[in-house]
Amino acid sequence: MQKKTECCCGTPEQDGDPGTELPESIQAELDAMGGLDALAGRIPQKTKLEVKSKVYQALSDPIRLSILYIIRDQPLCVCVINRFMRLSGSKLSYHLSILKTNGLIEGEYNGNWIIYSVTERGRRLLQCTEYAGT
Amino acid sequence: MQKKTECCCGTPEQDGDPGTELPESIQAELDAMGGLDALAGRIPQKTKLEVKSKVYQALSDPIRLSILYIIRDQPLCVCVINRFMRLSGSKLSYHLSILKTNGLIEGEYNGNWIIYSVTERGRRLLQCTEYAGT
DNA sequence: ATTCCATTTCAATTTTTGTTGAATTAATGT
DNA sequence: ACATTAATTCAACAAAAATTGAAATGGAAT
Repeated sequence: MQKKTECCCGTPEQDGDPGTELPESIQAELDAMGGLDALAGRIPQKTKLEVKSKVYQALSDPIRLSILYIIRDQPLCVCVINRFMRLSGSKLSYHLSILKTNGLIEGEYNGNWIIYSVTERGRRLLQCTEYAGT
Repeated sequence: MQKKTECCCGTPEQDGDPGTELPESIQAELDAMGGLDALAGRIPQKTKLEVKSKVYQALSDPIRLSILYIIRDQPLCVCVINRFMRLSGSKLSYHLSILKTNGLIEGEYNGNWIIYSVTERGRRLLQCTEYAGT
């Protein structure tokens, strides 16, 4: 019987055979950088990935991005922010809390109001946003 | 009767009164940059915001971030990617499609396989990711 | 044409996020 | 203490995203 055709990268869990089907250019590059095992080294550790993904999650909403843009250059209290956003209080609060728990903004009581400002991290990330544009 | 206390920034939809309660430092900055109306100018237009938020949405998942890291330095076919990810085919496909439709990766048939690579945009955004770290 | 394998697509389900309105906490002034 | 305004929290509901397994598609070899 013929050698059974396998996935392009073989089925090592069964027989360790790396397979023969990988396109040469890919195979060459893969070998050059250390084979499959080396791939693992490129991925940040699990907990870091989770933090990163949560930060992106925080940025993944037009309302939250708008808030960041609005208070990017100077801190504002919630009610001024909402002059623009025109949201229900609880809704605005919900989005502010997501930005806050992800370290993109911080709030501080000043008299009766809470003044929110963009953190250093938030500012840097917002700048990256240009690459994500249209 | 006394003048009723209003939101720190007044209730312009009723009477145009800007209010008197805004902390001075905030008020001064707000005036300096053109008042409330100028805030609108800081926010990118709606459609751009939506694109941006979708891109961030695409980055907001550990699985998708892992995929990007794995193929960042050289293109790989789906089955090699999945040597690492260990996902069901449909699940991997789902995540690849999100990365693809948001312009972060692109795939090309090569023989029997599809080779995915990170786009220029994807590469730039992945770099920004450092700011989103631990 | 048929078969084989890699990959995607689809529909049903589960999980996660976002929204709403009422109730609560916080700070200030009387 | 009480009243007032600012802002948050909570629980119920709605909407969007992720997961699953089965079925379909695409390309290459027989």
